[in-house]
Amino acid sequence: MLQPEQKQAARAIVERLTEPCAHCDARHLSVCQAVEDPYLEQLAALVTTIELAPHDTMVTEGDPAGHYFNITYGTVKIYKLLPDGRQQIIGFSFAGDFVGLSVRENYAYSVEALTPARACRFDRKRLEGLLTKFPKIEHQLRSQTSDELAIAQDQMLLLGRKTAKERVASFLLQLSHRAKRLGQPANPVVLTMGRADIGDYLGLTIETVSRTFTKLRAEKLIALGANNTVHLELNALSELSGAWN
Amino acid sequence: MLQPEQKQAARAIVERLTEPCAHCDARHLSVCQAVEDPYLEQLAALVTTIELAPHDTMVTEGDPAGHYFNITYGTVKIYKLLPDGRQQIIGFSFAGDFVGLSVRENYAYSVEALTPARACRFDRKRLEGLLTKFPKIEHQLRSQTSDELAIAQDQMLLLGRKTAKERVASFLLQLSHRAKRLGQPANPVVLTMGRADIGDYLGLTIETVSRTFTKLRAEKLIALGANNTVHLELNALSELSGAWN
DNA sequence: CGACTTATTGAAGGTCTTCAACGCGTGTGG
DNA sequence: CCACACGCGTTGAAGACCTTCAATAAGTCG
Repeated sequence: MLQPEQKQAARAIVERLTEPCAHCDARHLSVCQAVEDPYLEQLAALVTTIELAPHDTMVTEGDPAGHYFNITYGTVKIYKLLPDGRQQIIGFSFAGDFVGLSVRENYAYSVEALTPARACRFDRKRLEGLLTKFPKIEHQLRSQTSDELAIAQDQMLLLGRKTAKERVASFLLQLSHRAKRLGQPANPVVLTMGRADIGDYLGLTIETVSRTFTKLRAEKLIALGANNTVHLELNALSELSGAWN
Repeated sequence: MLQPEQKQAARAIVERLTEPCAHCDARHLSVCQAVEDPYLEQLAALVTTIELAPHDTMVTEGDPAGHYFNITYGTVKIYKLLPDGRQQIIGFSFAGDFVGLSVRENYAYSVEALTPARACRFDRKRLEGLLTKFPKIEHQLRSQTSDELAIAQDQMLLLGRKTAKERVASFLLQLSHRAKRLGQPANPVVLTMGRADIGDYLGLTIETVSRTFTKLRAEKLIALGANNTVHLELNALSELSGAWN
């Protein structure tokens, strides 16, 4: 027979299935915060939850853009390819991040899971239909898009003008800031992506990333721990990264 | 006494001053197309026209973001600086382009005129106030922001993974496409910015840009004409640029 | 015309890349 | 249980591309 805690857990699972949004862990982080509880069911009606294993593809560049996604667990990479296979990672997305914000007819990038991951999938057409009813969502989408634009612009500065050391320092600080924003500890950060993906994000090769980590460790700006944990010397890294202060 | 054409010109000027938006050359290109004629005056009420000479600063990174701008004439550059003076140009804006789309409290970049330029300046707070009345504008702003995001992502691919030659080829094609979109000839493009700014846009130095132009000319992919005009071998450049087709 | 800015070209140098080898941890099958 | 393969990260050596430093040429404007 079920123990009380088990009963509770079972009920929670059922509720998640029937009212997924009301219990969404990522809700306060995302567009969905624009919708008040009583209207959540309208949002829930056009949501599917999807599960991804590492290397699973969520979105393929060039395909018709039929869905928006809200990552609720794990890490995914958003990337573009050149015809000869060179890859540029546009960004990593974690729980709470919205993916697929384009207004265009086709996706301009591919999205792939790096870790086991979960996401809410919104039908784009139907979500667009809700916008007149919930203008707050449109505003939320714009706000989100605008934030992403600002991040992209920072990354352009990084890719165009920073040295390898500055790039890696900036990257580690990004992870730290993101963790803090999500209410997690800012300091030991966990690398949920490999060296290859860090390289493709920073416009460097695997080897340069590795060498740069080694140098930063030698200078005691970082310490590599177990399980891809990295302890950061936040102030020194911030100085290095070219932050304005 | 005034000739008929002069009279007509004078009347046009007066109308421009009293109903700036109705006669805006850039209107069909910008957010303003979301507002129907009868409501234009509400938009016009919060607009100021500003004139800029080359090197005039329109926006300074870090300043409170009080205005949106719509370029109606000339070329401006949008850029970010590192503390030591390294510069990354985020983009060039021409007639019809909207500048300052951020949702944040402070500008994340500076904007400076490269040529004599003109712009419509919108009070941000007051424009935001109109959004509930004209939800179309909010949508238009989101759409515009989303387009800029897609452009920024393309540029990240360029900065992170393309060679100097590919970067310059991509840049020239950008200019060509933009000209076509504005209904101007796609082929001989005019460079309204200097080598230094092209370099700061492409993540290269002046010298590399110059050398790359020379190489492209030697390979007959471009021909440099008078007045900063460049004739393009569109197909060959497109091949070179890493475009997908 | 002469001073200034901007573009081009050359030579040397540096940072990052490429190619290659090695170490480490994990998982699987004999 | 161990051997071995495989993926991933690290390190070394050589090389390439772009940068830096420097000089010259071309264009602009008073």
